[in-house]
Amino acid sequence: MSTTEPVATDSTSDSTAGSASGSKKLRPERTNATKQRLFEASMELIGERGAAGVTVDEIAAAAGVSKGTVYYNFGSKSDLIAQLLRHGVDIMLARLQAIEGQTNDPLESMTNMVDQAMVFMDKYPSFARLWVSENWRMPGEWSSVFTELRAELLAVIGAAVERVAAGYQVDTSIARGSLEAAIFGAIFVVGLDRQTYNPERSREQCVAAVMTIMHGYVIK
Amino acid sequence: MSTTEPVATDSTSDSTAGSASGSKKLRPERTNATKQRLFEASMELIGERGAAGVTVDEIAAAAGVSKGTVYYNFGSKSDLIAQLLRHGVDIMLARLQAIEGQTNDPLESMTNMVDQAMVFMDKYPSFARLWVSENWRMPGEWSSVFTELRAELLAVIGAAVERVAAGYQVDTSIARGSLEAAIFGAIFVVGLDRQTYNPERSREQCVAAVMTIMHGYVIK
DNA sequence: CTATTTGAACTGACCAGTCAGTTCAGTTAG
DNA sequence: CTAACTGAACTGACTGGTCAGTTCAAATAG
Repeated sequence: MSTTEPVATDSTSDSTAGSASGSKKLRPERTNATKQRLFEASMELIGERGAAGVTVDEIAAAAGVSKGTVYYNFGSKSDLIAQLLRHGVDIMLARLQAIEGQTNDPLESMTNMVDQAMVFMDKYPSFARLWVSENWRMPGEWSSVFTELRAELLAVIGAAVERVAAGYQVDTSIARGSLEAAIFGAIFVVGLDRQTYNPERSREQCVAAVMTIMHGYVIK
Repeated sequence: MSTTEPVATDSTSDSTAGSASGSKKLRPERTNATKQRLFEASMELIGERGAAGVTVDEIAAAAGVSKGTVYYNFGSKSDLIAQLLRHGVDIMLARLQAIEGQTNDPLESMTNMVDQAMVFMDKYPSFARLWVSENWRMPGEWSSVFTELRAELLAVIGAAVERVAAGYQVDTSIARGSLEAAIFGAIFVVGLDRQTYNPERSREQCVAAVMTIMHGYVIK
């Protein structure tokens, strides 16, 4: 009965060095490390096979943790996924916002953002898959989460487009919202296609294709 | 071992209902009608809740048919979905190909195609959801199906882009493949966003936003 | 007569969520 | 210094339920 293995908790807890801990209350090292590993494991699995196609047991096993731990750290599978989405968007937002104000040229700034989005998709290949497979389900389990996160992402893109519109003469007959959606869609689909079907395509090439939208928006 | 051999619909499924013209093998009306209803029911349900989130019993009930009938007409749930994807793409392809040669102006032709894609998404709102939620899964249950269908759709878009490139001066530094993916992605995401989050957006507005890509491709 | 459909029973696998028990890094008490 | 204690973190067997796929005898349509 008591043959429970030492489990190699190992205390090799990465020190969360410098990682900007959120506004959360200070939590024990172990828990954060565990959550982190659960995020990584579930991102990978869910990105590949979809939220419904992955079991909590698999996630736990991949994270080197027991099933109970998943339910200790998250209330439910659904909760885990909601937090996973939030986690990924937070990372992406941080990267995009770091670009703002790096350059004075709005178009160059935009290019850098699209490029950064591609870099993000290289680093977290599964996030975009999770995003596109669960978004647009109505009414979906995470509708409210998506509505919120989508607004946050579009706000950043929207601000960048706004700066372009302020600095250049643009085609005012194009609706801003639809344009943002088009950019967003092009980024995700071009990125996913590169990952899945055309890994030989270079990042610059993909960025250039997406930026074609902005070149069409600006009146030359 | 099944007692009654399920009808191997094979690759050529007569998708258009109503015309009794020359089906090679004699197939009673009933079968086609049943298949049609199963397609409609499963498109609806799977589009909303995902392939894994819908049960065969539900599909059968929604189609007003028994579970046994599903397995008589299709060998498995997986098979049903594969044929469903093929069915949807066939419809979309037919609509897009009907545009080709309608106009002499390649850009106008392109606009009409994008518009037609939006009309298609209005009529079959669930198809795009199914497409984006199951595509890009590697290795997925329907990888080979997607590879094939994707190539067929991209061929049509590619031909349209080719005609633009032949009729106008275009930015040759843009890779054709990435550009096609960007167009494809913009269409799907703009369309889905309209359905799901912004139903007030007009179709023209959405088409115009997508066409911004082409305006950026053409050198003015 | 044959192809198709029905409906219900059945199997075997799979799975989300629970809970009583275990571990262990501290903390306090002697 | 060390023994007792604490409680957060973790464990994994177990439960109650679901579902894909099978089978088949009987009904129905062409």
